[in-house]
Amino acid sequence: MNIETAAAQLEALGNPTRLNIYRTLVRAGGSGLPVGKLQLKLDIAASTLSHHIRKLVEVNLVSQERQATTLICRANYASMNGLLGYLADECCIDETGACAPAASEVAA
Amino acid sequence: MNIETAAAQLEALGNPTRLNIYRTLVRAGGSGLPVGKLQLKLDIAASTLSHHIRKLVEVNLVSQERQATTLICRANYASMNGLLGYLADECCIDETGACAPAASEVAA
DNA sequence: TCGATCCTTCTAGAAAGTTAGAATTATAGG
DNA sequence: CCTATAATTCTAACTTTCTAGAAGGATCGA
Repeated sequence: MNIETAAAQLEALGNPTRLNIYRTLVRAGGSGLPVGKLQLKLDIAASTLSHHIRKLVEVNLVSQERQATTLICRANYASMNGLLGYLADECCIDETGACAPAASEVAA
Repeated sequence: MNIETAAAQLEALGNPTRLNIYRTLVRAGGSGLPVGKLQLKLDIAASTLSHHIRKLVEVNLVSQERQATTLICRANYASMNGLLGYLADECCIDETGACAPAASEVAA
């Protein structure tokens, strides 16, 4: 994980609509959700949703699998863990102990 | 922590320059860094730096303290921890265990 | 092959972000 | 009060993002 990748993933999550998409996918669990179901849940235009999903896919936070005519979207937990690890390691080093849990978690 | 706050903080960090600013402040430790030192380290225009710092201050990821003519900037570890906690709780719930460490960490 | 469903891509306009030079404010020292 | 230092705000140009209607591509059943 380098700083450019981390920034790109943070930027992808740094939009309320996309963060909501991602959170909805996480709550959907391992089976994921088709794009159409996401559209119904979030009530946004199909083209808008498609663009947002593409951004999340581009930074590897979401993966897609085609099943016939529907496209299943799933949250990529490994990528999120990588991002959380980067932030804990690179951006939360605190000798006062305020960030100790996260930092020690990775070191342990 | 609500989704709007989380998105705003993620957006603030989702720019390579700002993420670099934040990381530099983290590495500077509890004593922080004056804006001028940040400018020398990062080699960007003063006005540009000021705008980026303001964004980080607005979302409470960075705090500032005036000492005579210099403004000391410090990373706000508590805010970063709050953000990491939100992501672990709301966006990394994985029954397969891939995200279990982060989720259990907060619950414990 | 035709039609239906599902989703993406095209296109375009409005809105917001990024950058930095110039001017301005804030603070302190002489 | 004047000057110097430190940083912000103003301004403007450029780029990017966001949104969504319209058109197009992919897949499958009949």
